[in-house]
Amino acid sequence: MKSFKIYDTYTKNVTPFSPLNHPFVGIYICGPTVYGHPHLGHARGPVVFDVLHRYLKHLGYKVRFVRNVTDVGHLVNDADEGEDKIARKARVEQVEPMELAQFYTDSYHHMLDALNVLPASIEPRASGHIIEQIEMIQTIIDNGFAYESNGSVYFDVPGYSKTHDYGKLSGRVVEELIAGAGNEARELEGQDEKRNPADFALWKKAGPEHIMQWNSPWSRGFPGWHIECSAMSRKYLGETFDIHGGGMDLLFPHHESEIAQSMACSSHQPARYWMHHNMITVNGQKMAKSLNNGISIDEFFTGKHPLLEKAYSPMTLKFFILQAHYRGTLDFSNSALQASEKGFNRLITASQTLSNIKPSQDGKISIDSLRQACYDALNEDMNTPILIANLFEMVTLINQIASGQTAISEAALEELKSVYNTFVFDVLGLAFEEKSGHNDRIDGLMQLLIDMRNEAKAQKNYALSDSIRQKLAELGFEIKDGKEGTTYSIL
RNA sequence: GGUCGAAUGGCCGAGUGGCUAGGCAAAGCUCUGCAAAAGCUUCUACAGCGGUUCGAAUCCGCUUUCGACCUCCA
Repeated sequence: MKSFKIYDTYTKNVTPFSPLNHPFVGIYICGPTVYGHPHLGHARGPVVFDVLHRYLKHLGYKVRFVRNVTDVGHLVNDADEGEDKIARKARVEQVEPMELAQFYTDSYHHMLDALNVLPASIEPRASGHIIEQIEMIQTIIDNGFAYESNGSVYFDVPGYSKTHDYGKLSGRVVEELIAGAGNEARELEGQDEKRNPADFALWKKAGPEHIMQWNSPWSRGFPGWHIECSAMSRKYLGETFDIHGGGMDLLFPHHESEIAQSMACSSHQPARYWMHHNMITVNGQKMAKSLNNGISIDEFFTGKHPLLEKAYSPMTLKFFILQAHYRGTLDFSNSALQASEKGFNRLITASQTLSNIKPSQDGKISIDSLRQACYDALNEDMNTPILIANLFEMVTLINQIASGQTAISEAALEELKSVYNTFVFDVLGLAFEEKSGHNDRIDGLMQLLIDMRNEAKAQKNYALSDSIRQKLAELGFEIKDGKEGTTYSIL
C-alpha cells in the first residue's frame, strides 16, 4: 500500500507525509477574515482541508485541527496604512466591531455546517491573542529582526534575508522586493516609516479613527497582517507543526511572512508541509470583491443571483469541489453544477440501494482492487477526482447486483458496504440531504400509495396507476419500479 | 513590467512517456403495460508548429490564447 503523500508548496514536490510526533498531527489553516458573508470561493478551502482532516483521522492519526478567525489586523489599503477593515465596516454599519465580527463568524459557521465540515479542534480569534502577538513581536525585536519606527514595528526584510531565504515559499526574488520592484506605479503611503519597501508591519500605531486598538510597549495600536497566524499556531501547535494550509493567494505575502516571523522568533520553520488549494473562478477569473463577480453562499443555496440558473444544494457544491483536484482552478458554470448535482444523487442513491442488497452463495465479486484504488487515489496528494471515479465504479457494481445481473457473497457485500460508506460519508464527508424530509411517516404514507398503485397495475387499471405516479411526480416524488419491488425518492 | 502556471472529447474534469479515468449530455438496445430508474453499447479528445524517442496528451523549444501572484483576498 502506498503511503500518504502530499504536495508541499515549500519544496514543490509530492512528498511522503510523516508526522512530527506520531500518531499526533497538528494542522493550521488560515481561516476567514470576518468582514462579510462568505462567497462561493470561501467554500473551497474548508471542503478541501476537511477531506485532509477526515482522511488523516481515518488513517488513525490524532489530529489537532486549528482554524483561526481573523477579526483584526487586515487593513483596507496596502502599504500598512489605512483603517482596519473590520473597524471601517463597523463604523459604516453602526455596530460594535466585535458584534460585526461575531455576526460574520456565525455566517461562516452556517456555511461550514451546511457543507458538513468537521468542526475545528480550536478556532482561535486574533483579537483574543493580542498578548501572544505582542510577546512574539518583542522576541523578534530582541533577536534583531524588527525595528520600531514612530510607534509602529516593522519586520526587517533585508536584514533577515542576509541569513535566511525570504521568498523561497512564494518564489519571490528578495532583491527585487527590497528594490521595491513592482511598486513603481503605486502610490504607497507611509513608506517613510519603513527602512525598506519590502518590510512589513508587525505592529501598527493606531490613529483616533481606529476603533480596535490595544496597548503595547510601542504604542496604542493593533497587530500587523501576518503575526496573528504565527502567534496562534505557535501557541496551540508548537514552534513547528505538521501541516499549514490555505489558499494559493495567501502564499505571498502572508505565508512567506509567517515563515520569516517564526524563523526570526525561534529559528524554527513553522510548518513541515505547506498545502495550498487553488481558486474557484467565474468565467475564468477569480471570484473577488474587487471584481464584483462574487456569489455569496446564501445566494448560491437560494439561487438568487443573476449568474445562477437555479439553487444548488450544499452537497452539490461540496461534490462539485471534490470532483476537481484541489491544486487546479475550478471554473464555476451552471452546466457543471448541474452535472455535479446529478452525479451526487447517483452516488447517494447507490448507498441506499446498497443497504437493500441481498448476498448470494455463488457471488464471485471481489472489491479488493477497488478498495486499494480508493486509498491509492487519496494517498497520491489527495486526488479526490480519482477517488470519486472509483466510487462510481462501485455504483455500477451496486446497481448490477441490485438488478440481479451479478451476485455478491456475504463477506464481499460487507466489505463493499464498509468501503463505500467509509469513503462517501466518513472521508469525503458527503451526506444525505433531507430535501423535503424522509421520515417514518412519509415512508409509511408512500408505501401506502405504492401499494395502491401496484394493486391498480395488477388489475390493469393503468389510468389510475399512471395518475398516482403522475401526481406524485408533481409533488416531487419519483417512483422507481425495480426487480425487487417499487421504491421512491424525493426529488 | 517581473514571477509562476494553464490550454484535454458537446460540457465539467483526471491522467507526466506505451495499458489512453469518471461524471453530465447525446444516440441505440435490454427491462417495463407505458414510463422512470437501472444495465449494456456507441461517441476516443488532448491549442498550433517543430524537436527528442521504437513510441508523446505526457519530455524539450517556439508561437498563440488565458489565468494567478507581485495589494486585502479562500
